[in-house]
Amino acid sequence: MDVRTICLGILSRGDATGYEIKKLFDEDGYQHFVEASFGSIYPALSRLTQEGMVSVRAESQEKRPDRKVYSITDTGRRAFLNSLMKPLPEDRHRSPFVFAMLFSHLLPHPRVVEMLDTYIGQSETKLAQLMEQKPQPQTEGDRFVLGYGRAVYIAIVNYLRHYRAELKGDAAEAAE
Amino acid sequence: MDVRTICLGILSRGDATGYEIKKLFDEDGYQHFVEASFGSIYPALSRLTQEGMVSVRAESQEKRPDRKVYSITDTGRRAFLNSLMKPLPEDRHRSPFVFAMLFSHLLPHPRVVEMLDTYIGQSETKLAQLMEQKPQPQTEGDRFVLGYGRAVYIAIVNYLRHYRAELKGDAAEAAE
DNA sequence: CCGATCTATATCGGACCAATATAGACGGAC
DNA sequence: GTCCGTCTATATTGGTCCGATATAGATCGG
Repeated sequence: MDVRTICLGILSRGDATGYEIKKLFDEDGYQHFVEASFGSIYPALSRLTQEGMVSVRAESQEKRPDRKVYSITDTGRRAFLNSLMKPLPEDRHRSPFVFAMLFSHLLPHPRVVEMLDTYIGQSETKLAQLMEQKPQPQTEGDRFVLGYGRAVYIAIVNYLRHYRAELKGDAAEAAE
Repeated sequence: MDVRTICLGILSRGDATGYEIKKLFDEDGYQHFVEASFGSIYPALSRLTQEGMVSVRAESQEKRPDRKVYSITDTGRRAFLNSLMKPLPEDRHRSPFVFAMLFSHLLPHPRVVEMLDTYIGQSETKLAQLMEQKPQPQTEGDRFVLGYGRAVYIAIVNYLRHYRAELKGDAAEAAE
């Protein structure tokens, strides 16, 4: 599942610029299980254009650089659906936070608390995004992914809050 | 949090070969939130050796290629702990399965069921690994990460099983 | 009116992964 | 008993991907 395929998928839901594709990952709470950087999105769109998977129209605006709006072609749509019929690559996940917590016993207590609070904040923000979503998801897929995201982030936030509360107790005991 | 830092962390818990480091990610149920490939582990270990962060001893075995056992040095240990004091990079996550499910309404029903069942199987395997763990984790960090992994995978498996059950109902209705 | 933030495209160096090559050991099938 | 698959173990390569950075006008709050 490379960035080219992901771009095709996004474009199959509607036209977009490279910038807008990136924004979908960051903001829209679209979901937090797929992302890509500009450094791979722009080259991907160029190559997809060469391959005839997408078409571009340059909307020249007054006193602004052109907006390059990409649309998926029939070829692209077929190629995308075809790639979904083949076995999917496995998830890749790297969480520096979780890894760092493996070594909490080697770190100063305030640093551990700081790491926890930072991560709790980030997770709560993502969860809030997923909760404030429009009540009626567009497609069945949207409904599934929204529910999935909520389930995962609720579990994460619950666990972290609980652990953080335990930690407070320990700190109080240690201070006595 | 690059692969070099991750290798340092692993080695701070005990000596290992490149092969063993990789195995920890795959098997040990060590945890499913950090991984790395051979293609990045071996170069990382070479460079760490050059930099004096780790040392190597080649255990030459009879009729086998040398086992290169890596040990972390004091310099490496200090550098690693120091990197944990700086702000941590954010999680990166890419789940082809979740992305593909966004388009379930465009796919044949059997394919959707197949994707779901495959992913449920994988998640159950990981959860089983996390549950059969030795009852007494080594460090506080181990305890935290084990609990975190269990919480996340329990939520995932629950949600997927529930969704899959719903789907069965739909399919039955559609067949009538 | 100044700095910050936003829209928008783009590139580069370095990091990273998947696939592949090599090679002897070991265990089970037949 | 020998063949096949799997396991230990190191290593490289091609290509993908990310983070940082550059550019530049718009817009907006203080």
